[in-house]
Amino acid sequence: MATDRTTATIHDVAALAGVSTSSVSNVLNGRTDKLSAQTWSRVEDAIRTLSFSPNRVARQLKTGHTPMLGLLVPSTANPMYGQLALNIEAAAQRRFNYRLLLGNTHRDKQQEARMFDDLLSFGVRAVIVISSLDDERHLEKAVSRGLAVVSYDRGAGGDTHSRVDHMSPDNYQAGYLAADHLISHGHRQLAFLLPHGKTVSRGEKIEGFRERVSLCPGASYSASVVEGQVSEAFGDSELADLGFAMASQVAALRPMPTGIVTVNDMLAIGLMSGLTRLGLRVPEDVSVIGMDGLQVSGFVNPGLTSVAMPLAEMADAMVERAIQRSTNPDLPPSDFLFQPVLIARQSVAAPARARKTATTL
Amino acid sequence: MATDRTTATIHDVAALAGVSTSSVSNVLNGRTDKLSAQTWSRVEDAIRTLSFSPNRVARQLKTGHTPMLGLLVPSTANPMYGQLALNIEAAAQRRFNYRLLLGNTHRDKQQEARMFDDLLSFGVRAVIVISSLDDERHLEKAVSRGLAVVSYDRGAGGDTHSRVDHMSPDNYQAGYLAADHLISHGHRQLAFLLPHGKTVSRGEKIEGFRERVSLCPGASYSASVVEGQVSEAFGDSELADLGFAMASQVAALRPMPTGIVTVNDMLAIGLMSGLTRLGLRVPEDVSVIGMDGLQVSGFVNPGLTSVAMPLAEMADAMVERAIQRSTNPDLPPSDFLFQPVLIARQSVAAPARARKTATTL
DNA sequence: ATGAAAGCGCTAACAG
DNA sequence: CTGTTAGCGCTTTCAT
Repeated sequence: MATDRTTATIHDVAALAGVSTSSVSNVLNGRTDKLSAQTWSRVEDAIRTLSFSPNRVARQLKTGHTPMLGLLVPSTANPMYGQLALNIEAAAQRRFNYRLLLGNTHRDKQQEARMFDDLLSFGVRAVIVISSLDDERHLEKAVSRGLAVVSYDRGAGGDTHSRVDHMSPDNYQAGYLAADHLISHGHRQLAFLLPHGKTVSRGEKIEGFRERVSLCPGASYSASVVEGQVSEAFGDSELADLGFAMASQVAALRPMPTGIVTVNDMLAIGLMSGLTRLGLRVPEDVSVIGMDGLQVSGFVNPGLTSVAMPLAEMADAMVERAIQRSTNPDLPPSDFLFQPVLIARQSVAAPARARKTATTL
Repeated sequence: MATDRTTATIHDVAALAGVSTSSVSNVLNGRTDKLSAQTWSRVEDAIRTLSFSPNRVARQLKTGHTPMLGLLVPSTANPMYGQLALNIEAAAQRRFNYRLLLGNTHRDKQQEARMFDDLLSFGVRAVIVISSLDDERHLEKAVSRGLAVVSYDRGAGGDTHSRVDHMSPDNYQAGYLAADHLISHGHRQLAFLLPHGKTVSRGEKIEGFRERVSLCPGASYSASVVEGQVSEAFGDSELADLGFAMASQVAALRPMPTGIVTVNDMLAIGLMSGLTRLGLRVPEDVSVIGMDGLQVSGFVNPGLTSVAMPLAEMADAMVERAIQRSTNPDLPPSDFLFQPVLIARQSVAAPARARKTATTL
């Protein structure tokens, strides 16, 4: 039961096996050609009896590598990023035996920069960042300092000099699909909801949404973009609260929209709750569609129709890319787009046109 | 724009400032008494102009310390652990400037053990574990190897030899509160729902639940404990699915319970959804109460009544304890219990007794 | 007040 | 095939 503070080192193993430390090192690194089968197993035995495990810190100091991947998300309290973190951790672990260093940034550029500093000082060389802030200069700076950066949730935005990899769901397509779903259910008064502060991904979603609406002939269409006014008060951890609060903003719109797209599921979930509180029924009075495809969205009432992002695939691709690039910084930067898929549930139905205008007057 | 692969070292700083490396080191470590104000500022200047940042790996190799905290959760896809991770990361960062190494264990002892190995090999000396597995021997082993272990979600269980700290919401109290809430609303047929596989915390919750029920006089009470039968298929990432699936198990119970307590919120959310699908109304036909106090629970329909755990406080306490103990392993192990609080929402109402038995026959 | 020197545990030439 | 050796970048006695 005594705490044995001292762990065995490569020297202990070498001594016990009666070989030099380099031979032990060679065993550790699987260089089968450098040892006779004899010595090899002697070393292995010694390793086992001492239950020796190499000190990664020492190894890292020497090699400059460490099997660790940074992950920066706005907030793990948003289930979207919780799921993402799970998938990324699994991919890193399973495929590369990498561990995850996690940071919550709240989309704050300062925090992101601080985290980059720390990652670098820990010797971490690969990081996946979900920020989608307009300005990616701090990412480029991190690249200059030796980090392999994979940016999630935004395209490169035509920046051909970028040395960060971009992997993202096709946000434009997501916006398009959402609008399309509503329109094909007969909705003509649409709205798009987002928190205060436009990120790149939000902009892309809005574009797709608008594009689909603009394809509709006639002046009977309306499509408003509603930005949360309560700015500071709500961050990525309180999106549902924000959605709830925004219900009254929505209800005050004229013409009152019959179909609403939100930039993400938590916002939609909060919105539905707020709408219900206001006496509006979903989907009878107003249809709602979210984006993310959260697990929990299938279990709220009514089930939330949502544009789902292919999480597992993306996680795999991002991890692979980040780690590859950290090994080989000269890879040409990539710009991948993954296709989202609409999951239809109960929160969208055909609008009840006549009644709507009648009652709201 | 060139990638400057080489970062400044303490030698570069020393050279530029015209001092020895030890002086630079002394500046880095704030030993103001060891330098003249003169030299001090010369060194500081050099540090600034080289934008030098000390290599933590080298430092760690020397000192054996690294500002990193391990966190092992069942799955960050469960918002409970997403929120926990957020709070823990914030506390570690804010109060100690520590970073977080995250691992998802799926309550698998092998995974936990592997993670301990890795933490140790990375030189991490403090870890917070949410596992609440019956058997904590692997935790004690980790302690022996030099890890400061804080276990979440279970008491020490009377093990006086334990050298791991235990911090937990008062699960017994949580179970008690939940049953009490139902009973005081007039419910007499109660059930407690949990996934397959009893963890310590689940057992504690059940005990509290049972205790409160046993306080009721008369034979008119029934209290069943329903364990998910679908075992393997559902993990901590799919609790809502499990709850959904368990709705039929619940509906088949005779007498059919009018009030149901679930071991956590995601299970309750799934259950309510499944119940609704079965044509049962919550809370008119059956009341549901969860445990966790997730943010999203306030936004499902009906709002989920839940026993909330004091996340932020606990996160603070756990981080503090873990880091303190990693510095001073001889601290007597603690066993803290935090008090949960019931948040009443719409998922609990008085039972409609007569109707119930009539219709289900 | 400042510097020289010895390592922390490992890897990787380079010799033998 | 196997051993010797020189560091990786930092901290820390111990002299000066």
